[in-house]
Amino acid sequence: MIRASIPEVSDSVFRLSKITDYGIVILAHLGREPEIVTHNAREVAGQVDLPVPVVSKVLKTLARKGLLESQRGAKGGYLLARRPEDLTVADMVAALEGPLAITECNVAPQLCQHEGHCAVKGPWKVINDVMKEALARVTLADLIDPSFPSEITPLQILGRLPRSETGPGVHHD
Amino acid sequence: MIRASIPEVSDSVFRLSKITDYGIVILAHLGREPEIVTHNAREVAGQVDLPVPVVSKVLKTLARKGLLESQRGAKGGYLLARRPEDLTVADMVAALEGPLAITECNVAPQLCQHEGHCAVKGPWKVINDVMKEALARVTLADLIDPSFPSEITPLQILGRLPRSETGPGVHHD
DNA sequence: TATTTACAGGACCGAATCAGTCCGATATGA
DNA sequence: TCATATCGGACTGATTCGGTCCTGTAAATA
Ligand code: FES
Ligand code: FES
Repeated sequence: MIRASIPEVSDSVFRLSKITDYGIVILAHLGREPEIVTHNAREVAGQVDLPVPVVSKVLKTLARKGLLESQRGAKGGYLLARRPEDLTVADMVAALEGPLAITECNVAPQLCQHEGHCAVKGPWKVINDVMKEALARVTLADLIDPSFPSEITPLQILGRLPRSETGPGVHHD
Repeated sequence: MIRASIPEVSDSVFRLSKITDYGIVILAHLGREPEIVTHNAREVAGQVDLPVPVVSKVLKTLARKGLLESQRGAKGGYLLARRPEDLTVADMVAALEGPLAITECNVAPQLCQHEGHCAVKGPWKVINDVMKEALARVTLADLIDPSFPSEITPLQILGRLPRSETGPGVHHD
C-alpha cells in the first residue's frame, strides 16, 4: 500500500491505480477509529501522510459511490456508511476503479469481433469470476484485523462464507 | 477477446492490454492448428484479422519469452514451444504484461511507506495468490477446447489439479 | 553467390490515461 | 455574517499504450 514515489517499477499486470491504493488505506484508517464521528480531509491526510487535495479527492469519490457518508459545513467530514464487516474489497475497488472486467465482454456482452469462433470467452469468464470472488471474500474488517492469517490457501479464502449473504454490496449511487 | 475499436469503454479494472488480448488469441490460433509446422506473421495476421506489424510484434515478444520457437529465413515462422496442456494463461499473461502484482509489495518486497503499521499487506497477498492460481489453472488446451465448461464455480477451478505438477512453467529466457 | 523471404530488435510518434492541483459553489455551525 | 468543509468539475504535466517503421541477420532457393 502506498508505494514509494521515487522508484517506478510499473511493468506488472493487474496493478491497481494509486487512488485506489490511497482509498483503501484511507478506508482502513476510518475503520480503525470508529469512535470519531466524522473525519475531515485534513485530519485523514495527516494520519495517512498524503497531500490534502489528494485525500479530499478520494474521499469525495468514496462518498459519491456510497461507501462513505458525508457531512457538509463546519464540523463536517466523512464516516463509514456501513459496518466494516459488510464492506468488501470488491466494493472498494469497484467504487474507485470501476467494474472488474479483464476482457471487454466481461463488462458489456459481445464487443468481441470474432464472436462466432471465440472459443476463449468461456475460460475468461471463469477467471474473471474467480477474481471477483477473491475480492468479495475479504472485508474491511479483515483489513483492520491484525490476526488476519497471512498464510492462507486460495481454496480456504474462497471456501469462507460470504459476509453478507443477502445483497453483497449494491449501493445507492 | 479483441475488442471492437470504435467504442472506448475503458473504465474497468484489471483489464488486460490489447497486446495481451491479441497474444492470447494468436496463441489459441496456433494451438488450434498443430499440423502446420511454422506459422509466419502474415499468415497469422490473415487468420486473426489484425495488421501484420501488430501480429509481428506480438509474436516476437512471445518468442523472446520462450512461449514460441522461431525459425528465421525463408519458410521461417513460429511454432509453440510447449504442448498446449503445459502452457497456462498465467504464463501468457506474464510473458506479455509482466508479473502479476496488484500491489507494489507483491512484485518487490517492502516498498510500502508505512511498512510498520501496514495491516493491509497480508490480505493483499492472499488476494494476489488467488488471482495467480486462477490464471495458472487454465491452459491453452482449455482455451481451444470447445467443451470447456462455460459455467463452473471458482471453487471447482481452483480445485482442479494443476496441469504439470513439476515446474509449472519456467522458461529458458 | 545472389536473391528472396522472414524473424530480431529497437526507435519512434500520436493518443489516451493517470496523478495531482485548483477553483467556484453550496451547506452547516457558531 | 463568517469560518469551515464538502461538492463538482476543470485543468495540466507526466507517463503509458497502441501501432508503425526501419535496419540488421539468418535461412532457403536458384
Ligand atoms: S507493504 Fe505491501 S501493501 Fe503495505
Ligand atoms: S467474446 Fe469475450 S473474449 Fe471474445
